[in-house]
Amino acid sequence: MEMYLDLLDEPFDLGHTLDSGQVFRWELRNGWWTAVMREGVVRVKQQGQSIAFSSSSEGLDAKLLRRYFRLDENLVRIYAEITKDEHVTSAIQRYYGLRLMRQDPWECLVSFVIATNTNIPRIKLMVSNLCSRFGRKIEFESVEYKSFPEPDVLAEASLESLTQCGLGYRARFVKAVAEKVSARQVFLDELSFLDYERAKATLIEEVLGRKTLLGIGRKAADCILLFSAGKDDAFPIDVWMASVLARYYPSLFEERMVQRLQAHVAKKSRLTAKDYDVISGVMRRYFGGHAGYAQQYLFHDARNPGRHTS
DNA sequence: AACCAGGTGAGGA
DNA sequence: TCCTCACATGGT
Repeated sequence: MEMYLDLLDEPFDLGHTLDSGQVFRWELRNGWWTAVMREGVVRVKQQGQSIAFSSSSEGLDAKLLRRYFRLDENLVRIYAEITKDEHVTSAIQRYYGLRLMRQDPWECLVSFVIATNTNIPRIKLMVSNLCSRFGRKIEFESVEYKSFPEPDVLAEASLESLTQCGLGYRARFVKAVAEKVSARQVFLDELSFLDYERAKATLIEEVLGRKTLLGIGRKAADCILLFSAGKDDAFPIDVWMASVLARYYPSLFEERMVQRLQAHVAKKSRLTAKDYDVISGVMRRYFGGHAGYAQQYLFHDARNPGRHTS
């Protein structure tokens, strides 16, 4: 049965949102964006200011999708807050309606553990392999889909079987975080209730003197907080961002830090943990409480060359 | 054939 | 705290 989401004049661009590198499981099939959510399958299509969708289960309803795409938040107001310069302004114009989402934290966590030192197509491939091998079968409109595997399933998977999903050296990190989460040593659903600093500390810093999650550094933690925990003030720094900052925002940094950014982009050296904190901190203060939105627009813009009109 | 890709952990100065 | 290196793999 086909149903609709009413956007009520809220800006939303489904395609840009799902294709901006924040989520890795959506596929465009016959004009419909399709994915597995919470043990069900949903397909979505945008028709102007309304969103048509249908799903395999009752629970996958409009309310859930509105929350997932964060449609009840005032994007125009967020635009007004982050419009600090011509660079974000042009990116917003180009990708108008791109939204940050509220993904499942577990899936997001695993995705960004996997996302180290690789590219987006292969992240999608590895996540897909993981689901094919360890997910539960779901049939929808005569097509078989797979759910994202639960923490305990990946915790009990052999290192060899994880490696066979093409994870490479990431296999042991995936297993490690799965063990922590399935053993309830980390509570991902609680991240939303903590402020940015505490949530980030929970993911990567020392808690009671010992490391919580192997395979989660600063960048991965920022992505997880931004894409699944609603921490809009997170500002992840990857090589793309370093490139953008060195090129368009050098005036925000000391000369030494600009050199560090350039060296990082040129692969001559890595950012230290302290560099990362300084750089991310500067950008968080510059853009404010929704800095993560600015980051996502700048990131998406940097990854899509040739679309510049000016 | 090198080189790159939404980085991170380990080891040593 | 900083620097260097290894890390698996698929695509150019």
